[in-house]
Order: sequence, then C-alpha cells, then structure tokens
Amino acid sequence: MATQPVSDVVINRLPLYLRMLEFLEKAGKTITSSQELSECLDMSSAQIRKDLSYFGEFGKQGTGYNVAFLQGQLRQILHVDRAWNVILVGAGDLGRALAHYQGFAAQGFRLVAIFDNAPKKIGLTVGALTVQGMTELPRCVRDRKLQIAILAVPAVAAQAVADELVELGIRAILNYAPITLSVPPEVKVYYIDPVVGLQSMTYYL
Amino acid sequence: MATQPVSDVVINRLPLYLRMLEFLEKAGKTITSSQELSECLDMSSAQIRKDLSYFGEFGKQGTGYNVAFLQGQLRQILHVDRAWNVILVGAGDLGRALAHYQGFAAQGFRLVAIFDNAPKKIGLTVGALTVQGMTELPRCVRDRKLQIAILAVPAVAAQAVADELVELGIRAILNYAPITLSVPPEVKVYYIDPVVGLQSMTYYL
DNA sequence: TAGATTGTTAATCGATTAACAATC
DNA sequence: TAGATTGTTAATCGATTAACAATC
Repeated sequence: MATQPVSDVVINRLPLYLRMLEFLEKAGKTITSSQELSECLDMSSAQIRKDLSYFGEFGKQGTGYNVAFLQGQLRQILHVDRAWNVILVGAGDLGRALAHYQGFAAQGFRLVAIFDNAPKKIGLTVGALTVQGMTELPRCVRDRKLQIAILAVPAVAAQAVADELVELGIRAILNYAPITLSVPPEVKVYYIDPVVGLQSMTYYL
Repeated sequence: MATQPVSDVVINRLPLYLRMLEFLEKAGKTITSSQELSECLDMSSAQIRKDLSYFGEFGKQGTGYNVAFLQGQLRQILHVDRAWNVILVGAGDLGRALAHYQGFAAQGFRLVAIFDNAPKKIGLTVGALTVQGMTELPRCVRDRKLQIAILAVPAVAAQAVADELVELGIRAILNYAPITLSVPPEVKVYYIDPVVGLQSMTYYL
C-alpha cells in the first residue's frame, strides 16, 4: 500500500486486470471480487489482492471492488488515463498491418507517424498516414517529444534503429523484430515474437 | 541434467537461446560461451548454464559451447527439429498479415489453412491459401491431426473458437485476441497482446 | 446480526545467483 | 602447464499463497 518499488512481474499483470474489468463492465457488472477475477484470469485471488495492495485500498470488505472505480484507479497507476502518441518504424507487411489495427487507438495509443527507409515505401498511404523517410524521424520525435515507438523492421536493422530512437529520447519500445535489443536501463522494451511463443509450446507437444 | 519437470520460465527462455545461436552462426561464430550469450541476452551466465543443465551437458570446460551443436540440441529439446503444420483462424487485417509473415515458415511452422466465418472473406486468396468457412475446420484439423492453431479473431468470438479448437484436438494456441482464454490444463496458450505491452511500459513513463 | 470479502502478515515455495571443483 | 569455462551446489533472493483479523 506504500510507494515502494513494485516489481515488473506485478506491473505486467495490471493490464490484464484492466482488460478484464473492461470486459466485466461491458457485460453489465458493476461489482466484482478478487475471487471472480481470479477465476476469469486463472490465477489466485490472493495474488490479485496483493498486487492491488501495492497501490492502495480499492475494495470494500464483504462487498468486493467497484468495477468502474477500480478501472479508473488502474488507468491512473498505469498512466493510461491519458492519450499517448506513438510512432511506428517499419512499413512492411507487419508495419502496415499494425497501422491498420484499431486496438491501439481504442486504448488511447494514437499512431502519429510511420517511417521506413525504403524509397519504394516512402509516400505510400497507410490508413490515414503517409510513410515518411527515416530522415524525417528525428524532427518528429523531438518536436513532439514522443516517448513511445513501435519497431517493426527486419532483425538486421533493429538494433541500429533502436539506438537512434533511444538517442532521440524514446523511452518505450514495442519490439516486433526477432532480436534482443541492447538499450540503457531507463528504456523499456516489450518483446513480441510469435515464433518464440510457438517454439515454447511445441516443447509440450 | 535429469528428466525432471522443468519450469515454464525455463522453457520460455530456450527459444531465445536458440535465436541467439542462429544469429551468432550467421555472424560466423562456431564457438560461444555462457558469458557471451549472457551479455547478448542481458541475463546472467549462471542462469544460462543452469537452464541448459536441466537437459544435458552441452559444453566443454575451458572452451564453451559449439554453436551448431547446441542449436541442434535445443531444437530437439523444443521439438522444432521437424516441421509443424499450423492453422490460422481469423482472416481480418491481422490474420491476413500473419498469413503473409515469412518468419513462421522460416522456423518450420507451415501455415496449411485459413478459416473465417464471414461470407465476405470466404474464398479470398491470402498468399498461397484460400480462406475457408468455419464449417470446413473440423475435418481439416481431424484429418491432418493438427495440434497448433493461431487465433486471430475478435475478442468476443475467441473463447467459442478456442473451445472448438480444443474439442478438435488442438493442443497449442497462439492467441492474438485480447482476452484470457479458458482451456484445459493440457492445452497451452501463448498470449500476444501489444496493448498489454504498451500499458505495462507507460507505467514507467 | 450473519455472511462475505478485503488487506496484510507470515510461511512457503520457487527462481536466481555466487562460487568453485572439475576439467578441457 | 596456465588459463578458461563448464556443471553444480548451496545460499540468497524474490514471488506466491494460506490464513485470518478487520470490517463492510
């Protein structure tokens, strides 16, 4: 319940709680409990209560949690009670698919620019945006003080692009390139590699 | 070094080791060490040695690991020393992008069919495949004894589709739908939700 | 009130790491 | 041989859980 450093593993679960609360709200629920959440999320109720307790007291004994209230609290904690501008680097198949994905904007992540270094791709229209050359990237990031980037370039190019992004002030990278990036500790990287997921699962087959 | 149950957290790191070994091999390295791997992957060398030790002794004191040999061993352990056939359910923007992604086949995951329930989408050509209706799904999975599915349908449809896949014998689901699925314990689910990644990172901004 | 559920503690469980003998 | 690095142990560290007083 105090402001002590909270571990990564706890932080990574908060978005799952938030997502479930949105789901319950859509289903018309106004109240829930750590027990109900734990069943839906397949974890223990003690874990949910403990995770939340790092940030405050959000429930009522005997009753549980108000769905809308806890949602609001989680948004504040995660800093998603505001919109974030995001750039996308890489306009290949994956990059263009990500640019079309509605789920980002639906959660307050607004794609404001797309970059690629291939002359063929520069100038292409992707959704509401036009692909810009990498030379335009520094001004865009600096002028708009952007902090979040999505990286969807080939593995061989990823580290160099990451270096540039970090240099420009980017603090969070959603990395789709199948490579572990080397970045300073103050920069966060979240890795998405479907092949890693498949290879983990085949172990059990 | 024995065949005891190895924890999920260890299994999930093995694909990262494999990926790094492929990278080192491409870079012309024939030998590496737990130290070198640990620096590239940003973890401790002791952890890497311990993880590998659950499965055997793959290195040589004083020398390190043969890159090609360790790669082969990891492939065997993860059961990716063979090709796997995979189906994709959902032919929206995301599904079609995944169908075009070359990275699956490059690692031995062959997409053999795509399904969707929207009449508009059925019959569309996506890469080398034609979108089939969901009514065709049972026969495909059963006849080919498929075990792996990629789920790229809207959140509201995901649980119902997952139930059907499990019923048909699917044992591993790569889930792109932003929802926690309820499946029996013998079925593995790997979750990919970029919004969850972004929301975890904004906590630190 | 009786019943239910929180927030928190202490115990347990599991994962990581430091250190080093073995040995290439 | 001297130097290097593994595989493994034991210690440390951190995360999860069981349990319950507090209280709505």
